[in-house]
Order: sequence, then C-alpha cells, then structure tokens
Amino acid sequence: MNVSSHAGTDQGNPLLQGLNPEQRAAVTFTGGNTLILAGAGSGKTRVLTTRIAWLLQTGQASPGGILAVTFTNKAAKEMVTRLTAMVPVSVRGMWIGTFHGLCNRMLRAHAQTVGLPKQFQILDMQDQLSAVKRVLKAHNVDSEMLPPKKLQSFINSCKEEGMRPGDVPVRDADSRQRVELYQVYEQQCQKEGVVDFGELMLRSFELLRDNAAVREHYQTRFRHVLVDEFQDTNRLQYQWLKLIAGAGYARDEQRGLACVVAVGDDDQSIYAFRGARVGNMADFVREFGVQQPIKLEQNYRSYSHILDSANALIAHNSQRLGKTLHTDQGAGEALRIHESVNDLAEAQWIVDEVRQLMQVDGFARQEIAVLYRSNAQSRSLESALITAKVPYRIYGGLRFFERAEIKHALAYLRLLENANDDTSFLRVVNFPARGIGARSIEGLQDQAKVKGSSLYAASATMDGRAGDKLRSFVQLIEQLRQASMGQTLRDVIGLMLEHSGLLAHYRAEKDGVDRVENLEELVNAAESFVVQEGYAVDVTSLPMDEHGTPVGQGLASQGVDLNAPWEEQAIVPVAQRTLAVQPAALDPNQSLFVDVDTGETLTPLAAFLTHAALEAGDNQAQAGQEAIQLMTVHASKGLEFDAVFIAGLEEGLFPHYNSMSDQDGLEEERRLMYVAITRARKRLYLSLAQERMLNGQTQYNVASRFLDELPEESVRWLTPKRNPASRNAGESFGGFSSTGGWNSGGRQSSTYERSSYSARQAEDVPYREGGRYGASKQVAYGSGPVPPQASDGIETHGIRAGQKVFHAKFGEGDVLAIEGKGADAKAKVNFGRHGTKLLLLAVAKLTVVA
DNA sequence: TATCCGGGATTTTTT
DNA sequence: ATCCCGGATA
Repeated sequence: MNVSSHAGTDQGNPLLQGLNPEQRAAVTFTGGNTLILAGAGSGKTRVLTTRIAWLLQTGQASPGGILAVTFTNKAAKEMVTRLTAMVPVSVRGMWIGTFHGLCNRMLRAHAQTVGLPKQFQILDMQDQLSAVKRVLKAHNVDSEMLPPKKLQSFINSCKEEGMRPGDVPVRDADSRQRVELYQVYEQQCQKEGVVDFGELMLRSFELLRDNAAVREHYQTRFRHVLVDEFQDTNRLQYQWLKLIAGAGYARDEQRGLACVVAVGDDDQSIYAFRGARVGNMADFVREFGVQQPIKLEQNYRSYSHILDSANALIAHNSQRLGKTLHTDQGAGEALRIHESVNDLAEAQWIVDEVRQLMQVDGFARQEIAVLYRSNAQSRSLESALITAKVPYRIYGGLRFFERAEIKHALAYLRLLENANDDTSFLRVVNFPARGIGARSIEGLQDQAKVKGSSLYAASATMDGRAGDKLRSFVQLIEQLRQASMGQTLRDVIGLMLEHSGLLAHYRAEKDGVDRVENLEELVNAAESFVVQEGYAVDVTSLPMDEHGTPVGQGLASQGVDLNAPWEEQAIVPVAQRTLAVQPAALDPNQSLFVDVDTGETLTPLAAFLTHAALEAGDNQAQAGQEAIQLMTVHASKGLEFDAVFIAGLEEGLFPHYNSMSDQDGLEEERRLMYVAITRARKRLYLSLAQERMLNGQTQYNVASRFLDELPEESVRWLTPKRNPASRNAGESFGGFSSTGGWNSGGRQSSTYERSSYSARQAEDVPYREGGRYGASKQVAYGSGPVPPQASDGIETHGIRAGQKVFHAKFGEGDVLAIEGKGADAKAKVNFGRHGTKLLLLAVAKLTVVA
C-alpha cells in the first residue's frame, strides 16, 4: 500500500485510472463536505467505492474511520464486493451497511444504555401489523374507525419524523386516540423486547442525541461518512447523519469532525410516498456548508437519443438542482412508440417485439426488460409470454424470509431466544394446530394483561383444558431449548422443524412440497450465514456456561424446575448471558455481533434472526436463468438493460391517477418516467393502449403527457400518433379505422383538444406504411375486446378524460378517466379540495366547462 | 376447526 | 377481475 501518496501525486494512481475529471474530483475531494449529483449511469457506485479505496490507500483514513450507508442490502453488498476487489483490506472494520443495519449494530452495542434487552427482536412490517392489531383489539377500537394499516403507517410516519407520542400534536379526538394507541404500542413493544424498523432508526438517533459519550465516541471514530442514494433519506435519517457526522457541534480541529460525502440524484427521487425527502439535498448543501456540488453528468450507459429524451422530459420539472446527462456513445436509435387497441394487444405486441429482438437483433434474453407502473399490468404480459413460450422472470413478490412457512419457523426460533415475543408466540402457538383456539387465546391475553406478563409466562397460570394445552406448548419450547443447548445452529433448526411439527405438517399437506423445500433451504441459509459471519461452523447456537450448563432466558436454563407447580416458576426477565463458546474467528472489535461495552457475543441464533429480519432475502430467484425481466419501474431503479419496454403510457396509469392531482405528485411521476427511460442502453420502446381492463372495468385513457414531453427528433411513432385535430376533420389513417381501433366511434371532439397536451397535436406525424408494424398486424391483434364504444359521446354524455367539468355540489373538476360502459359509465373527477369522486354519468349532472 | 361466502380495495416498497 | 380479510357456518 502506498501510504505516502497524497492528493498532489495521484496522477499515476491506478485507482484513479479511467475516471473522468468529475469522477476523479469526487473521489479525491478533500475540502470538507460535498454533495455529488450523480446522474443515472454516471458511475456512482464506482466513485463511491473508489473514494473509500483511495482514502484507505493514501492513508487518509483507517478502515475503522469509515462509515458508508446505503438503503438496500444489495447496494451495501455491492459496495463491499467492489471495495474488496480494489484494496487488500478487511472491510470488517468499516461500517458499511444500510441505515437500519447500522442502527441495529449500534443498538446491539449499547443495548443496556438504550434500555433494550440484549436479544431484542426486530419486527418486519407483517409482524408490526399484527402487533398493531393486538393493540387495537386490546383497546376495543373498531377497525372500521381506525384500520390497523392506518395506525401502522401513522406510527411509522411519526417515527420517521422523529416524534415520540409526546411530541405529536393533538388536535381532535381522533388524533388523540391515535397518539394514545401509538403510546400503547410502544409500551407493548418495550415489554416484549421487540423493535420495528422505525424504532431502530429512532432509538439510535436518540442514543446519539442524548448520550454525549456515545455520540462523541462515534463522532471521533468516523472521519469519513459516505451516503448513497441521498435523495431517498427521510427526515430522521438526515438528522441521524447530522449527529453522527458531528454537524452542528463545535468544530474542533483536533477531533476532526467527519467529512461527509452525500451521493444522490434529485431527479431519481421516487420514494416520497414512504417518507423520502428530496429537500434533504438542499438542506445538506446549506447545513453542511457544501461549496460546489460535484455533478456527474457523463453517462456511460445509453445512446444519446435515450439521454436526450430523459433530459427533455425531466426539464419539465420545476424543482431541480439541475443536471444534464450526456454521452459520447453517439445517437443510437430513436425511441419507438407504439399504440395498441387494448392491453392484450399491447402485451402481444411486446412479446412479438421481444421475439424479434432476440431472434433478429440478437439481444440476450436477460438484457430485455419490460417495465410498468403498477403490478397489475404484469398479468396480461405474463399470459402472452407464457403462450409464446418466452421465459420470463418477475422481480418483486414474496421474499424468502417473508414466506409463511419461514415466518413460522423463525417464530419458533425467536421464542427460543426471547420468550416474551408475543407476536411470535401468537404466530405459532396453534400452528400446527394444537387445539388452542381463539377462545383460549383470548383468555390467555386477559390473564397476561392482568399479570402484566408475556403470553408465554401467563400460560403457566391458565386453568382447564386450555391451560393444559398452553402448558404443553410451553413445554415444547422449553424442551426444544433444552435440546438445543450445545448444538450448532443447523442442528437447532433441524430439531425445531421436527419437534414443532412444522415439517410434518407441510409434508402432510398436498401442496406442501415447496414449503418443505423452503424449510430445508432455511437450514442451508442458516449455515452459510454462520460461516459468512465468521463464526466457526460448529459454534453452538445457544449459550452455555463453562460447565456446559445452559444459560439464557429460558425457564429451564435458569434452573427452573419444569415439574414444579407453575405458580412457583417465576419468569426471570432478560438475564445477563455469558457465552462459553468462543468463536475464535470472531473479532470482537469488528463483528456485528459483539457488544462493545461488555465484549459479549451475540449467539449465532440471535445473529441469524437479526439477519432474517433485516434482510428479507432475494426475491429475484435463479439469477442465472436466461429470461426476460418484468418489473415495476420502481423495482428497476439501479438496473440497466440493453432493451427496455415501458408499458402502459397513458394518463391515469402513468402518470397514475392518485398522483395527478398535485404538482409534487406529478413531478414524482415524471421522475419515475425518467428512471424508466434511463434504464435502457440501446433500445427503448414506449407502449400505450387505447383501452385497458383495470379492476374489472374497461378504461379509456388518453396518451400519457410524458410522451409529449419527449423531443420529436428522438422518437419514432410506429403507429400513427393520435391526432385529434385531423381526426376531427374526418381523416382516417391508412387502414387503421378498419380495425375498429383508435379512431372508431366519436372520440374526437372539440373538447378533446382542450386536454393538457394538445399543443403539438395539430402537427402532422409521419406514418410509415407497410412497416412491420403495419395495419395488417394490428388487425391480427384486434382479436381481443371490441372497439371502444363507450368512449362514444352519446354513452358518456360527452364527457371525456382531460376535460374540465362543473358539478353543482363539488364545483369545477378535472376528468381523470372514464370507466365502464353504457349506463354503467362513470367518470373519475378530481374536484381539488373536494377530492376525487367517481360519478355515474347517467346520474351526475356534469357540465363541460368551456 | 376448516371452509365458504361476501364485502372492499386495487400505485409504487426497503428496512 | 381478483385477491385478501373477516365473519359465519358445517
């Protein structure tokens, strides 16, 4: 390692080879804090990892002084992988991980200080929801009045804003109730020794805020803080960063507050709906004293028609830091826009085109992606692909650790670790069925409430047959715990699967083969985790003392005689645990699972449970399979493909109705479109349909405004661009009208022109006759649904999407879409402050506003 | 305790 | 259209 080299002598540094000037500036920046505005495909991850490598190599930082934070485990892993390939240094000493992963790490290290049991469990969203449901039930709150999901998201957004129940402003009875329930929920979690995702973040933040010693420890330690996807940070995460970086604290040259490098792209901020605050970027510039953000605008991914389109589109957004992508790869091909009669025809066209791409143009299967705005759109695509026997893969869906059978197995394991975990208790107390019904559970819950104990503990005092059954369940767990002592994690899970009856249950189930396989896979996952984390493979997963006597929270392990009367068996709260087994490979200063205060090591089981909660696992199974990729635009962020289709480019779908009513929503949709466009390397197809089956109803939508925001010279319409003006004049394009397609019926009308994107509609768009997208093909697709009769002026009472209408009660509104046909035809109208209404056209008196 | 029916919602999603 | 959930029923 060349420790002596410094910024001035970087010229020949191999790390910096092949970087453009901006990338190099970002990598070697030393003047305090900076913001790197990294456009799509501009080599962001490379810059980030190279910077870390450079800091290490030039001796400006030691591994322990580096904190790099990302949003997804995938990104964190990617960073680690690339980094280890660059510099011969162990990444163990660095803190590289997700916000939540790092918070978890911090809380484990200071469990006592923050008032959490050492083996606290992490609730995922599912777990949290069931915990919330219990709160609501215990307080007899009508789920009609306050749906569990509502309360859950209320709690989460409070935490994201850094608010404890006491900090939430109370305005009316409703909000008072919510705050009270928030408080009850918190108490419940605390009692059970569980934390949700928001809590990891919030409690870590509070630790840093309230404990000067801890804060100074981390502020002193981390000299270099790097943040990925900064545009996705929420308010709390930003505050957390400020604390850990020492912003706002007296600058002390000796101690050297961290140098923070935030990397992000405001144009790719697409997660406002879950709390992301683009405004953090501007705040960062101001509050961290950024002189001049570094812009990475050179794109290494796409041809310029694609980039020009992206640039032109995003220029329609108002609040931007400003950035223009460019490339020297040449123009490439124009974007291809295609309109189909309906969603089925669209899917068919895409499949045909995909075939062409593979067979004629030689694109690799896995290099072709079909993107869509909403998951529901995948249906028609899938069936077309299946019919055509084109292999495909869908991103998203259930992840490994979210599968029901895995959740069940984990619940058993969690009970071994923490018997107070009522969520886990309830999940498996009667699964497989043990004759413990809802009645028994209710009784148990009452009992536990009276005693203020966990359900597990309360089981001891239950009467009658219910009590017997509950006790035998507790016995089962205790026996399992006993049997697990001194066993490896692999064996513990094996024992659990057998004795719990889970395996037997799924073996007996007729469609249980997959589930059994998954359970077996769980054992493998656990073992490879143990190895990866640096435990010795044979390390035992439940602790023993030096005499081989089990220690821990379990009743038996605490010397409780299980045969004694239950009343005499006090439940000992979270005990101090000692570990007999010394996992030699585990470096106490560097492992995730070592308590820095006590030096205590987390058991492999506890570590694995944490891992399972924090990392739900891949949902992109068999990555090796060559298949077309199907996913939502959101899921595509960060990925790239040679050829990309964006399906469903219609007003109402993309941009989506629910986002169209306000400027911010619309701009986020546009950023989403920007993300979609910039996924493509070589070829980009934009697709829309005139008629689409959605929620069981046929919708007729006009073309997405985004299509009109693309530069004309960069796009090519494969089907004639809809041109209401000329259609109005009775002109028909080629043979298209014969298909019963887009210009049948009376879609044209003077009002149509008033739609927001009529500006260029009068212009003539060249239509290529006889191409392979010609009329005959269109006819072939027309085997689907009938022409859009309902868009006929008579049946819709002259109301169309895009119009402004007047309603006696709600006032003026914008027609977002027409749904249904004939007498059932409804208009979705946005009345601004009156909200969006679905009005039956046959009934509602709507007047078109001139 | 398992299953069946009806009602309701149905943008996007990571930790 | 379809999926999920909860309540009611066999």
